[in-house]
Amino acid sequence: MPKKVTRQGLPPLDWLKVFEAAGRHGSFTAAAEEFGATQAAVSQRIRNLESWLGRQLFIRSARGVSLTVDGESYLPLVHDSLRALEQGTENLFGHSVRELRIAAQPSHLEMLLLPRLTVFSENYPDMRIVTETVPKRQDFEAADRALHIRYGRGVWDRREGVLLANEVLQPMTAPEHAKAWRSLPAIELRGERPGWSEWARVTGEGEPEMGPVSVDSMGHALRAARLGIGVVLGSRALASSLLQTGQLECVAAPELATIDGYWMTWPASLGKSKRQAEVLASLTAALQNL
Amino acid sequence: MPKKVTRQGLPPLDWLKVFEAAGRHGSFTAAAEEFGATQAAVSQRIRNLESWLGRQLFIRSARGVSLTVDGESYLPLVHDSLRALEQGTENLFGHSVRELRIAAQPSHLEMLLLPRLTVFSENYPDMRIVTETVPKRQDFEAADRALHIRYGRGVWDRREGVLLANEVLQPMTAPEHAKAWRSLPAIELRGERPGWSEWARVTGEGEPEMGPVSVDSMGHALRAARLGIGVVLGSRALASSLLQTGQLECVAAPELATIDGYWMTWPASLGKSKRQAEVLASLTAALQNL
DNA sequence: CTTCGGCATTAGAAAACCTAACTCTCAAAC
DNA sequence: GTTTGAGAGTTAGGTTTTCTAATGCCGAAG
Repeated sequence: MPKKVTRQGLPPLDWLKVFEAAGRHGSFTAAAEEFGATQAAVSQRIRNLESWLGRQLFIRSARGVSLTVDGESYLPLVHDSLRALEQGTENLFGHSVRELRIAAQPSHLEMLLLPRLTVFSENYPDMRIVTETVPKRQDFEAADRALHIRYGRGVWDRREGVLLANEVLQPMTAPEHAKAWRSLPAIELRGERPGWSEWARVTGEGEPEMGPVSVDSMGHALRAARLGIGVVLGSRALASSLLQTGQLECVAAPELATIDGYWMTWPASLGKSKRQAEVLASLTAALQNL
Repeated sequence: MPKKVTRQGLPPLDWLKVFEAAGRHGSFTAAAEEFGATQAAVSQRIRNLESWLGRQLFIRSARGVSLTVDGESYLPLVHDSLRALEQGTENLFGHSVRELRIAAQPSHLEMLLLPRLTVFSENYPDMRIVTETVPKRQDFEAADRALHIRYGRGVWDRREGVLLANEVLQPMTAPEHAKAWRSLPAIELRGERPGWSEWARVTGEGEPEMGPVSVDSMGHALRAARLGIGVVLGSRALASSLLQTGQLECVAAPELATIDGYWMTWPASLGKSKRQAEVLASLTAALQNL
C-alpha cells in the first residue's frame, strides 16, 4: 500500500539542493539567502532530509552549523551530481533559458526598450537580451517565438500581451523653441498616427504652418524636432527618455489621446513556468515605467 | 526582484525524476505507474519542465510519446546523475533507510511479529527487518533507537506508540480436549498477568484444579497446552496464530479482559517524514490485524 | 550577565501539486 | 468507413507541501 513511491532510494531532490548550499556555506542563513528564502525554510528542509535519511547531517551550535561525518561524506556526491546536472543543462538549454529575444521596429528598440533595459538587467544580471530588428510590419511573423514590442490595438493571434502605454500625441520642440513654438514650421509625419489636422480638429487649436520636412517614422520626426527643425506631434511614450533628459520639451498645448498603444506580446507557450512569468513581469514593469 | 531563485540554472529537480522515468519508458502512463501517480500528474510535470527549459522534450502522438532530439540528449545526463545520487545515497544511508530494527521479548517476536510479517513484507519488499531479542524488561533501554513491541499500559518516555491489542485472557486447550476441558489440570502461569483465581473471581466460574506444571512465560504456557498437558489461561493476542491454524482452541468459557495490552513504540524522532510514517502505518496495520 | 548572531519551532498563509473527469486524436480492427 | 480503445491533453478544485513571520532558545563574545 505504499502510495507515493517517488523512486525507491531517492529522497525528494529539491531537499538536496538546500543541503548542498547549506553544506557549502556552513550556514543555514547564508543558504537561505542564496535561495531568496527564509532561514526557517532551510531549517525545515534539512530536518526533513535528515529525517528521511535517518541520520543527522549537521551539528547545530549557537554559532552556526557544521557537517557531521555523514554529512561530510554525502556533500561531495550531492555537490558533484548537482554540478553535473547544472552544467549539462546549461550546455544543452542555456541559450533558451537565459536568452530573451525581443523583436521590434528599430525606433521602438531604441526609444522604448533600451532606455529602460538597465532596470531589468539589474534584476536579472545574466539574462541575455537579444534584439531582432523588424524593418516592416509583416516581418513580425517570422519572429513568432520572440517577444514583440509593437504599435497597435492589442489583438494578435496565439499571443498573450500587455499594454505598455497608450499613445498620446503632443506638440514637442527643442527646449530653446518651446516658448515660441507657434512660429516654427510643423514637421509632417506620415503613417497611421493622426496628424496635425486631426489634432487641430479635436483640440480646436489652430493648425500650424506645415514646414518642408516630411518623415515616415516617429523616430526621425523626434530627431528632427530635437535639431530645431520644427515642431512635431510627438509620442509621449517614444519621446519619454528625450523629454526626461531635456533634449525635447512639450510645448504648452493640448494633447491628443488615441486608442492605439504600445504592446508587448509573447507566444502563449511562454510564461507558463513560474520563472518565466517572473522574468516577463519584471520586463513588463520596467517597460511600463512611463 | 527575482524572488525564488532556487539555484541559477537548475530546474526543480523533482521534475527531472519524472522526465527520466518517462523517457526511460517512452510513456507517460508507464512513468505514472512507476510513481504511483496519475498520468495527468506526469503530463503536467513534463510540461512544466519543457516550459522551464524553453524546449520540447517529447513528441506527442496518439500512440504514445517519443523523445525529441533535445530530450534524447538530455536523458543520459539526467539518468546518470540520478543514478549516481541514488547509488551514493544507498551506499551511505541504505542501512538506516531500508532497515527496521524491532526489539521485543523472544515470545513476542515469535508469536506477534513473525506470523504477521509477510503482510508487511509484501508491501515493502526491500525493507529489512532486524529483530533484537530482549531477554529482560530493562534491556529495552539499550535498544532505544529501535521499535519496541512490549506488554504494558502504554506509557513510555520520549516514545510514541500505538496499542496493538488489549490483553484478553481465555481458557485454551489442544483441540481434542476442548470439550472436556474441565477434567484437565490447569497450567499455572506466574508473572504479571491475572491468574486462574482472578479469572474465577471475576467471571464467577469455578476455579479449575491446578496441575503440576507451572511456567513463567505465556509462550511456554501455550506450548504446554498445545501438547495436551492441560488448560491454560491464554492470551488471545499471542495465541492468535495458534488458534487460527487450529493448534489451540478456546474452550466454551468466559474471557477476562485486562487494561494492559501489547504496544508498539518508537523514538519520537522517527516517523517524522512521510515515508517513515507510511512504513510505520503499514507495520502497525499488519500487527493490529487481530 | 547582557547582547547578539544564528538555529528551532510554530501556526497560519501561500503555493505547488495531484486527481478526477473530461476531451481529443490517431491507429487498428471490424 | 465506422467503431473502438489506448494514450495524452486540459481543467477545476481539493489536498498536501512548503513558506513565512513571529517568537523562543542557546551559547559565545563583549
